[in-house]
Amino acid sequence: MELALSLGDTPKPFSLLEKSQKILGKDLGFCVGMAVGKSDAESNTRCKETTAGLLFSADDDQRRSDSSSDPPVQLDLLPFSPVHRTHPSSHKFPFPWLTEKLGGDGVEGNMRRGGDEGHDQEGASLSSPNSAVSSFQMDFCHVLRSGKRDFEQITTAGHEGADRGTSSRGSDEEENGMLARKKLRLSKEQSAFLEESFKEHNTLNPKQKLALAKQLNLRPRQVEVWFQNRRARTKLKQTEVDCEYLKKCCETLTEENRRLQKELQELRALKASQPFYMQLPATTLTMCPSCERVATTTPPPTSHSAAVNPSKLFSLSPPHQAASN
DNA sequence: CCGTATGTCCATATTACTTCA
DNA sequence: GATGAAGTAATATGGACATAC
Repeated sequence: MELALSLGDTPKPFSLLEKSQKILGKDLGFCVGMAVGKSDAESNTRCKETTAGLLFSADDDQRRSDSSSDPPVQLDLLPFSPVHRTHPSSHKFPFPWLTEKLGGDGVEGNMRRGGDEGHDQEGASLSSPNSAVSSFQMDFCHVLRSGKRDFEQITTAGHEGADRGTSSRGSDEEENGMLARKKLRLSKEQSAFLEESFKEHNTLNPKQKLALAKQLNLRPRQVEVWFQNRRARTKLKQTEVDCEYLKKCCETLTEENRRLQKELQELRALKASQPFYMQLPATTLTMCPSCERVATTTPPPTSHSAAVNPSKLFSLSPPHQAASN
């Protein structure tokens, strides 16, 4: 199975970020379209890069375009609700983090960050009743509950070297000296933006990762983890869809098998009940050696059965033509 | 050229936490 | 309010690949 997202074949670094300005000012609703191909793991578009952070290789681009040619079974994963606009500034910036001049306004989510960008977001107002409140208030309460450990998380997290930032393995704890994992909730807008970018590229190269992290005011590691989890979720959902499809196929075939068995029984009963039919020459099954399909053949008819010969109805020559319909 | 060490990214499984019914 | 299920961010692990030596 293959996830054939419409990624486009342009290897430009990250067009979404360029598009982000176009997105601004709209109420966005979108979904992720997905296509089912043939295999899954090996077909994942992998972003080959050097340590310098190159873009997609030609091979990857080829695979991307190939994947999109598979006959798709569409799976809309995200009928996304419009971005809330409760905050005044959100009329201008549905994705408030897109502006560099946050000034504690219109920023929600990831208050635990800060540090490297120098944004003091403690006083941020909330742009979404659900996302913002849950994201910030929840964290703040959590800080109150958990004390210093999480407070350090809020105030010091976010430092990840640009070069080291691409690493997958546990830099945060080492860098921040934290013991417990921290669970944060991305805001709706952040998730929406990540979804949009996932629609364009379901994998990230380091440049894209860093750019996206900067745009969303997240750590590159968070963006990377989000994409990994997103791919896993996509695959899981697609597996469920495939499972359903196979289940239906199985049911159809079972029903077909049942019908054919019944038909066979009826034919046998008919054959047993009609003496005339019994006088007919036996119909034999032959296997076409080339196409390995079964067809019936009949010996030359006898004189008394020449008038009506039902077996002729099933006799075809050459045999492999019989199976063509 | 071959083998080894290192670094990076990915898939996958799992854990920990949040949200909601 | 307690609780379990579902969703998801984060972590751990191992494999594949590229590069340097």
